[in-house]
Parts: sequence; structure tokens; C-alpha cells
Amino acid sequence: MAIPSYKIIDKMENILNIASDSTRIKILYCLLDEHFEDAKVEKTVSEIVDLTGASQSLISHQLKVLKDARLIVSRKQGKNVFYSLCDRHVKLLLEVVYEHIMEEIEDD
Amino acid sequence: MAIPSYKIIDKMENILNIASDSTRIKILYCLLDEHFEDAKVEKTVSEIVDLTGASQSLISHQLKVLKDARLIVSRKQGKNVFYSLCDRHVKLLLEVVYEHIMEEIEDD
DNA sequence: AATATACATGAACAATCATTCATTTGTTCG
DNA sequence: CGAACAAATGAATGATTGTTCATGTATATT
Repeated sequence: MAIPSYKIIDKMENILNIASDSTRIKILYCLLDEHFEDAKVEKTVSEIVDLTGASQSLISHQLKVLKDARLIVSRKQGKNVFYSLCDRHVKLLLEVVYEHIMEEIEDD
Repeated sequence: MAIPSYKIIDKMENILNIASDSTRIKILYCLLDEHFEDAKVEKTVSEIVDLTGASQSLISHQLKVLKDARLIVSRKQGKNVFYSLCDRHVKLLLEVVYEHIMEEIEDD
């Protein structure tokens, strides 16, 4: 298949780079809806810290990375900042990779 | 959504890391079928070098990375080594990311 | 005003990794 | 054998980046 333009390749590389970090993957999973397709999940920084087990500083840094890449959005309310997914493709991306892993494990 | 085990997360991180490099993305595109769903595409190292415009050394290095990650397989024939995709998920992965990029561009 | 909580930020460090250059291995053909 | 082509390898390097530590800022509570 024809290779896309370097602009497209660059953007693809960038998105995949953002997604290729365990801390950020964990954060994204925190923000995925549990049962329903398009249910919006909002979580505070503290909640994400607790769920991931990572330090507050690290989570804050990585939330910024994800936000700059427009994969998540934030909303401030009092002392808290609520984060949520910005893009439905994120879920698809994680699903595809997850499926791949699962089939690979079967083949052992 | 519940965060997968660290073993799964590690593997997901690894796959995404492999995929998050422009040279490797280009290589994968070279090995995607043009028209048909499951048509197998085989290309030699030289062909991939020409298509990507990267150096032979770089392509050889990155082919090894992709092969070690079991995303591609190789077959030797005479002086040539033919590479091809090993996993149908690769195509899906690239498609999801590509779609994401396209929609983002629309939103400008 | 003082304290505690929630989150962000900046510097610094270690580690990883993509790329290049030079060389080498393997194969075909004259 | 020797030359020519195809591909792999190894060392070196320059840049990027994940993480930690320390500190800063904003908001709420007493």
C-alpha cells in the first residue's frame, strides 16, 4: 500500500508515541467507560493516582502530555480537576492492541 | 474500565512502542496489501529501501526490530530476503490511527 | 489568617533508542 | 577464485523522554 505523506506519517508517529507509555495507557484505561459505548467517564487527578498507583507528579505530567495531544480534556471544579477522554478512537486503539496481545498469548 | 494487569500493560506498551516510529510505520505500509483483504505482500529489503527512501542499514535494523516483535516474518531466497506482515492486527492498528488523524484534520 | 488539600511545574538525571558509518557475511555469476 | 550484489551487524552518538524531587499555585475549611 502506498506510504502516506510525511505529514500524515509524522502525525501517526506522534499519536502512537503518546500511546506507547505504560503510565499513559493506565490513565486512558481509567477514563474508559465500564459498560456503555459512549458513557462519559470523568475522574479527578487523585482518583487516577489511586487507580494507577503512580505518583501524583507523574500523573500530572502525563495528563498534560495526553491533554496537549488532545486525547483528553479537563474541567476544573473547585479544588478538583476532572479529566475525560476526548476521542473515541482511543478506545479502538487500545482494543486492537489488546486483541493482538491476547491472540499472541494463546499461541504459546 | 479496570486497568489490565501489568503484564498486559507491558506488552501493550511494547507493541505501541514498536509501532511508534516513522521508519517502521513506513515499512509496515510497504507490506500492506493494496486492494484485497488478505492478500500477502512480500517485499525484499532493497524494495523497501527504495520505497521508503531510508538507508539500507536503517531498514535492516528496523526490520529486525519488527521481526523480533513478531510483526513481520522473513523468507530467504537466493540473495534476497522477503519480508511480509505476520499479523492482521497491524493493519487494523494503522487504520485506527489513520482515521484519527483524518478526523482531526477535518476539525481545523 | 493559617492550614490542608488538589494539582501543576521546573530542573535534573538516567536510560532508551533512532540513525549513521564502517565493516562483514552470504550468494550469484563470470 | 574474484567481483558484484544483497543484507546484516556492531560500535558510536545525539537526541528524546520517563521519572523523581522539590517547590509553587490555587482553592477550601476552620
